[in-house]
Amino acid sequence: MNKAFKALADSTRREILGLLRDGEKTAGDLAERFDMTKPSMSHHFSVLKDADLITSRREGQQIWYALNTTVVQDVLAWGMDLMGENNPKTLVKKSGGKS
Amino acid sequence: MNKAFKALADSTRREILGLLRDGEKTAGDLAERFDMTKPSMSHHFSVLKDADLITSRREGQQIWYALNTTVVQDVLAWGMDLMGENNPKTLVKKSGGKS
DNA sequence: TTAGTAATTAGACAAGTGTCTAATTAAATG
DNA sequence: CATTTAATTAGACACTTGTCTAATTACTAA
Repeated sequence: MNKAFKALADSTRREILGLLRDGEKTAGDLAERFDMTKPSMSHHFSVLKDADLITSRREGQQIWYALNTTVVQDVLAWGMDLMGENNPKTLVKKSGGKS
Repeated sequence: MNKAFKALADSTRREILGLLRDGEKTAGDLAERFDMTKPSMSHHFSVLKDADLITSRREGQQIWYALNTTVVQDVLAWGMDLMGENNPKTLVKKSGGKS
């Protein structure tokens, strides 16, 4: 989880995840969308992968990256918990219950 | 949003938010829960405040900090979007709809 | 005013991070 | 094999970050 939060702290990496939202892409596909060298992009991929936010598979000369939503879900769960029951300011209402 | 993600990247700060989950606390209350000097804690408060993740108010000699959930909601919205419609792997199912 | 308490601000410093260029690995192709 | 293409790894470097001690501000109370 800590690695995930650290990985998400960089806007380039969040953008990469956004691009992977609608399907896997190659390292080259992703790299050409940013004003940054390929090695820099490669570094971001490795940070995302180490945080388990993406998966990768090689196909010939290319490497395909895909979003791994399981860790994103953990982050969301953490955020939901933060806004949960005990805090009166939360938007999440408990269902019914008398009085 | 970027400031929020950066703020959330540190585990001490996430813990602080967790403590504020069930109500506001003074700087001192919070500080004594961590093995860290008060100035260091003060620094974390300022980062959280700058990211709008907490609010503060002075009452006499003490400063009370409280969780501000609005930015947490933005983060959650971002995460939800990442797992949204276009990604076949998402857990979020669209309701009904023919075929 | 002086003393005491709560908290922050200032400044220093080691460790971590994001970026680059150069070199390297891995695979396809002549 | 030698070349080309896709991508990573290695190493350097400036900038940022988390922590500390020392000093300062803000408030309370005698």
